[in-house]
Amino acid sequence: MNRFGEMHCSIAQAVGVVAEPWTPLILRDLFLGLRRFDQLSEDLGISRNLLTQRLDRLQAAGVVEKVVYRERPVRHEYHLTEAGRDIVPALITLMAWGDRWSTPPGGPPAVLVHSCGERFTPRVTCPHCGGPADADTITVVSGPGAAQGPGTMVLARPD
Amino acid sequence: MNRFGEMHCSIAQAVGVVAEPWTPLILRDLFLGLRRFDQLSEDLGISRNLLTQRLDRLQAAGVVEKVVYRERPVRHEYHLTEAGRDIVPALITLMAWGDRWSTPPGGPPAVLVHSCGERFTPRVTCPHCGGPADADTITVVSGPGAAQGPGTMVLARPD
DNA sequence: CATAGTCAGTTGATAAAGTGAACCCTAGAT
DNA sequence: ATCTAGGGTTCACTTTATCAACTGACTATG
Repeated sequence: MNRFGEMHCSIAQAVGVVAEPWTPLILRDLFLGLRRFDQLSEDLGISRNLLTQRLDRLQAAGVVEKVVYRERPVRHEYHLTEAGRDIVPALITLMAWGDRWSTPPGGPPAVLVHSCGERFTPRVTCPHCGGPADADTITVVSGPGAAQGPGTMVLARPD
Repeated sequence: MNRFGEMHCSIAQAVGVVAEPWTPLILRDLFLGLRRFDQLSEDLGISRNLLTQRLDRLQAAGVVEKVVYRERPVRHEYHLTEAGRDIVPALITLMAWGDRWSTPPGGPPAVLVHSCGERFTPRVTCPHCGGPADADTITVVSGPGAAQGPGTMVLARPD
């Protein structure tokens, strides 16, 4: 656990796990169906020792599991756990942001299709009213676990 | 622009901008209403030179703008641009994931309230059918800008 | 009017991460 | 017996990050 993991903030918690360099791309590849060390290494161009370390961390965080697919020599596949699959919506929301604000030349490299059959762009909504949840409609208030400390949410006084 | 910014993948693009260490927390604080260098420095405990560098990068990426609030000596406030505000849904989706999978002792430090008046947890949906968008209902297909290269999306053959 | 304090950084020494290439081991294929 | 593949580890080197001190231009206080 790095220093972000110790902060009393859920964003910091999440960031501590999944926002280290390369990690989001590793999760993307696992979601896309890559399973093996060499596939990841080749696709990403990440140095191999760092890939080892990231996969270990992700496993420790419960986001990825190592599945033995052959004994002697021991060989593993890497799969997303339930927590890992649960981060996919956050990942595609980020991807949509990337598409919107820094479209690479030639259009988006990938597009999303929903099980309803349509191409789509993810939308973040409020489950009660179904309306959009964005910077204009969201307020953050301090919760039961609020505390003082580094990186702690300072709920700023309203302007 | 770092090496992620050069990859042909919208996730990598987004990651290149907002997933450097500290950056998501800086964006969180700006969204919460912090404006000034020292406030950010104090709240986060980030080293000041790194904060300077991160703010510069965010500005270069068009996510943050520096607003002069006093000449002589020149003093700035930092605000989210439209692109910056547009990343808030991704940030709170990440926060919800953090809450769900690594709840700190004492409950979540912060809770979200929607303009409809209810507390809520963000939900990522398909704008066509309104159904949930998650690892089970999303498929990724290669788009017009797909290309070969490091970090490039290898659309893996289906299992 | 002198002194202390504030704000937004910059500088520089030290510690931690990341990079790239080479190497290792086991085992099946030629 | 040799070659290739998979899945790492080791090591020398480069890049980032941290921590603390310092600067400069004001502003407020005694």
